[in-house]
Amino acid sequence: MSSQLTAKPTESELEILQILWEKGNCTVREVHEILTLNKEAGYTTTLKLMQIMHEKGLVQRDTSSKTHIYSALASQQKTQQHLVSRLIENAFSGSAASLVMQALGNHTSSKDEIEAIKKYLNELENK
Amino acid sequence: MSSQLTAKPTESELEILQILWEKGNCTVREVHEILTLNKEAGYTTTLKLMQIMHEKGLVQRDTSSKTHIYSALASQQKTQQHLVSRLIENAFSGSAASLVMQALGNHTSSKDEIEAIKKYLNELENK
DNA sequence: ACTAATGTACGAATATATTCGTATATCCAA
DNA sequence: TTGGATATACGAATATATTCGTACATTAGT
Repeated sequence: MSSQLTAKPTESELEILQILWEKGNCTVREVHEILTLNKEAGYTTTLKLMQIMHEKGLVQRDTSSKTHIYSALASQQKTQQHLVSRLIENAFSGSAASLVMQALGNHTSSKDEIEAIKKYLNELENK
Repeated sequence: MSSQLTAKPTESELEILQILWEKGNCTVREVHEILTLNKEAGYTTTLKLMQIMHEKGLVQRDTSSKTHIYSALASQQKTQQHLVSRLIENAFSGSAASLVMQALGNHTSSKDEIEAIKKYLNELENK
């Protein structure tokens, strides 16, 4: 049982969380470098965002040395769950199935992925 | 080929779009009544939102009589597609399959729904 | 020891979304 | 025809998210 109240991350925060989920521990600089592969942003902008995320409890940080080390506190799974639920609720009138088909229809999925989903569906049915 | 530039609807706008998608033509009053089944809101708040949506081209309206009649311009399918794509990109590192499983795992889907998805997957594979 | 590079903190500007009050027009019933 | 109910328009307050400049501290190289 997590203690998290699942503060909903904003879009910018989500971009940072994704990096932290993948990398584990990061400095602001590291996160910033990755972020700016795709878009423009000043260093202090990234810094500020991460400070705010810390206030919100989305990340934690080790401040024992000058350069702080950040890592995610919001769990990837819970965050994804939360976002998917909201989308289903907000845009798909509560129908998970309809979201699923929309997702599959417009993103080319490999045969392996499709097989994995089928297998998952079978498991769902048998319980 | 639609002329729409898919202005991304905000969360509040999405709530209204859902109602318009379902009902077709609505007055502000009708939309407002439905909205306030779930949450508090003043009438002029709903009105203003719908006016803004009109400016953005998300809805159209017939102003030939005093009470205007609104209907959706943003297509349900395109909007859903857009939102799903963004979510996959933003929170699932681009993996549609991983979103799908998350969606299925946490929303009880009926056997019928699951069957529909399986059928859909088969079709996907055979082309 | 001095300077350049790099880091954090923080206030503030800007942008966007949400909410509502008030002015004004129109319609309908008594 | 007058008053109440209902409608739109619109400005403005509030909330939230995003962006960045500037001040100041720490570290590393010379």
